Amino acid sequence: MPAPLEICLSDLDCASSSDLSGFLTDEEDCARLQPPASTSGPSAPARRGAQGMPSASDVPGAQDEEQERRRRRGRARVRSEALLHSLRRSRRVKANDRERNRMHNLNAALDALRSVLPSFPDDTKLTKIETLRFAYNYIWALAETLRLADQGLPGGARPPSPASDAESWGSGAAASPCAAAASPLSDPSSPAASEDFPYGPGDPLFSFPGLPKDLLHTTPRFIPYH
DNA sequence: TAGGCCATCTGGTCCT
DNA sequence: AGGACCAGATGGCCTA
Repeated sequence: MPAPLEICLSDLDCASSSDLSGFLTDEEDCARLQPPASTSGPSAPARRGAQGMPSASDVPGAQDEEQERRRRRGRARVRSEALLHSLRRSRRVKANDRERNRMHNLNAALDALRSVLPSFPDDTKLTKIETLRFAYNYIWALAETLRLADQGLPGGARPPSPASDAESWGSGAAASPCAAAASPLSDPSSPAASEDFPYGPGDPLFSFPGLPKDLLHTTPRFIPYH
């Protein structure tokens, strides 16, 4: 999705310091440089010339030099401000670019995570937060499965496989992937479910394929909503 | 139309 | 100084 600002931002970005001369000689900028009441400029000496030789009393050279100095200072100020603005602009644009890239990488990592999680029949794409919660719960389930297998309890031999078990996962959780993702994790001391978090171990959403039934009676920890 | 989700921009802060 | 990270703001898109 192209950002509306992108065009003008990249235009500004193109205004490198080397381009500033054109930027600064813009008629508007030059106009701003002129003192409001001033009639100075290239035509001023010509007019004086038409009036004849200046007298010593009106110090014409000094006034002109002062005006010229002021003009130069004004131009220099505008030039440095524009340079500063351009530098800031170009750094901002670069930073935006990096940030965009960073978020794309983050999204790619999330996609990779989604790809190893059991998916649902309707190909519902988990949201970011769902993906993270689901992954958390999934890891918990796998770990519990291994733990029970180590204890020689029945049903602990086959951890759920993301690809092959997608259907059976879906059968329990398709109604609400979000709910499944939001389901509880292990903290033996914590309550199975809270008012905020209704998905307890007895909930069908909590039944992982291959997960020992014993696990359904453990007391999981919930990932809190914020 | 309201609410959720998302992408992007932005300025601040911390780190190298 | 420049890059990474973060959180807030904003606007677009989609769905109930």
